[in-house]
Amino acid sequence: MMKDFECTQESYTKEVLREKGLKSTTQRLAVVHILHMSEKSLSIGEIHGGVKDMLGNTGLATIYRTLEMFEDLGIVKRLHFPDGGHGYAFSQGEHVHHMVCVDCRGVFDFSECPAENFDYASVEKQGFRVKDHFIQLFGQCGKCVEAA
Amino acid sequence: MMKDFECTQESYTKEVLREKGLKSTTQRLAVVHILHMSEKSLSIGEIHGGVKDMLGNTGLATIYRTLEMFEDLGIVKRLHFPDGGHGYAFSQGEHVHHMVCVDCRGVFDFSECPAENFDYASVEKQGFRVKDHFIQLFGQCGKCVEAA
DNA sequence: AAATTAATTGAAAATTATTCTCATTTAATA
DNA sequence: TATTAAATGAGAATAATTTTCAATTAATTT
Ligand SMILES: [Mn+2]
Ligand SMILES: [Mn+2]
Ligand SMILES: [Zn+2]
Ligand SMILES: [Zn+2]
Repeated sequence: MMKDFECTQESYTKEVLREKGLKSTTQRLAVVHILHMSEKSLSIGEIHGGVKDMLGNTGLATIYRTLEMFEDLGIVKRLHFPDGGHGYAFSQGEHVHHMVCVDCRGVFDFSECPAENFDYASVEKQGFRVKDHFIQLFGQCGKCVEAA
Repeated sequence: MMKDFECTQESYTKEVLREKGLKSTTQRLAVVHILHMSEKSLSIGEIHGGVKDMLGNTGLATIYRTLEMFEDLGIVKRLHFPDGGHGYAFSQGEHVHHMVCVDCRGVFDFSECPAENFDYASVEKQGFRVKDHFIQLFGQCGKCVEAA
């Protein structure tokens, strides 16, 4: 059998898993592949469907377990949509933020941080300490702008 | 019976509802009151509990309906926690962001926008148009910093 | 103040989302 | 190839959210 082409995302994931003593299972690598292939964010159900297409039957619980783990590891990011739904997007373990299209759920990530030179001290009242931030930009992708 | 003191949040809500031809029901005003009183963000269940304490039996569906409506109207903001849970916080219809304590879910809102002078054009690739953004700061509140 | 009426509610069922359990499988290592 | 701890799958169990529809109520009109 021909060895699959291994993209940056796949080898990155394997490396992170190995470092943590976690296994690089086919299911986990399939999740990475599905997300990596997609230009839009995917729901749990869509990821599950994609993995089943690749591997045949796969437990939904495994998808939940994998995504939670990947989020903790910084491999994927969970996005929150105005309609209450959620999507997942690859984030390569770097500090990236996402622009999401509210029409098609397409995603574009970017590494410039919108809060780059924000003075956190100005809002750290009453001893509050800012440790992290979540930023998500909403809008329409090029295609959806035209289609509208 | 003595007329209740009407705070800014309550009269603001009534006004928004009236403008939209929506009714200022006791349930809706109770939700505003509960959120306004709380220094932390509240889950759907907590809000439901609070409203039941004020009014006696209240349908959970009403709480869901109210919060969705309030979010659309900009009266409340839904917050997203790292553990996957959600909380709601009053937002007075203004453009505010929230700092949340990951330990106690306490919230502080602030009107300075961390992305104030971010150059959106720099990330609007391929025709993407940014229309809105969601920013949430994570950290620990003063109490939880001490307690830790 | 009563009548009117469209909006809203409550209750329960229905649906959807998420987690748990545990027997079986599998990736990593020796 | 044998060993073993980690991971999976199946399905049950929970939790979260939405739907339906008859009954109630806030706002408006007599
Ligand atoms: Mn950032
Ligand atoms: Mn969310
Ligand atoms: Zn789009
Ligand atoms: Zn706290």
